[in-house]
Amino acid sequence: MLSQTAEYALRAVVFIAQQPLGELVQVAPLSAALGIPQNYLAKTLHQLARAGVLRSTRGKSGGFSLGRSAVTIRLHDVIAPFEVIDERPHCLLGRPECSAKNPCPAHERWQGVSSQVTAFFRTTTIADMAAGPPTASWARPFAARARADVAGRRRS
Amino acid sequence: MLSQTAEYALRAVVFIAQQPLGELVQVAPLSAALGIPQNYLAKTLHQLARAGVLRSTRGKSGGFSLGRSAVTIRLHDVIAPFEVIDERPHCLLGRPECSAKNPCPAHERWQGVSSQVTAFFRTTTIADMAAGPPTASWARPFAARARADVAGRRRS
DNA sequence: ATTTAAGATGACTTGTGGATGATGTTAACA
DNA sequence: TGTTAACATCATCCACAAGTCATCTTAAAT
Repeated sequence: MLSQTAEYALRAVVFIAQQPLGELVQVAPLSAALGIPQNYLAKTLHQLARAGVLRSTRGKSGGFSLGRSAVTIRLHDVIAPFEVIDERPHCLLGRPECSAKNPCPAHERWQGVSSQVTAFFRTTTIADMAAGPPTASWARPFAARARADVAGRRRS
Repeated sequence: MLSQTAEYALRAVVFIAQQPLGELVQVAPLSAALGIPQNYLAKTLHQLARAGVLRSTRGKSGGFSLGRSAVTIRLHDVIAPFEVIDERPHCLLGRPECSAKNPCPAHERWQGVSSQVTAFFRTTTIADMAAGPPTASWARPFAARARADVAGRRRS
């Protein structure tokens, strides 16, 4: 479903988001913690930094941190630098002219399924993935979940 | 979403299913009609034959035909020879221990989306894809569609 | 039987994602 | 200001999907 690199990116960003705010995460421990080849991970993180998802600090005691608030980073943003995402999912039968007007037999069903996948990556945020132990709240729509999460954090 | 080869396979099988029943389809015209490299397509069709999806006839005036009725060939059957399909979609965060009991934060939502994709490939058949212009019937569940297809065939 | 047209098959090429190792560049700090 | 520990970058390697080419095998047709 996702390329190896994109999955690395996702795991790394979630890990970074779980650290205390403002704390820098270095490649070596991150590589060890997640079991990802160090040099390869370094490149991947660099690409995420260029995409604005992460912020890199060079030099001694450098490292990586989130480039912006976790609630504003969608999974799509993390994945996009590493694979082509076709917003309009292309026809299963490879017909370029396949559209709502001139659909192939499976057009509607496939578009339905396929758009749910892209919607998942567009609406789920790193904050969602970095949250504590999951609850039944995952079944609720996104907006309701965000409100509940804030309330829950206040309570604790 | 699908590998190039799997998409070739899908398009080829649908094309063959659309030919008059029992008619043999040869690689050269098929390759020309679908814009797929001939020798590569030949190998792909051969693999489908070994999988029982197609039946190959060698020698002069040979060719390919469906290996069984189009209603019994699921998209999954056509795709499976060419890519690993993980029935249990693996955790987005790569946690091997991620399950319903010990889920990662996005487990439920991701599993929901992801299982819809696999369900699509498991329940959609070549008969569905080879059908004429689509109707509202695409919204109906699989079992109902299958019964309707049989009835329609009897009628014609 | 021979010819011929079809699929079967194996060797090879090419492009790319994933991965490794070595080296350059930056900035903290003694 | 030199050392050091971090990120940045480059060259290379490997495996595999995709595609090409040539040859073998089969079976219909003459």
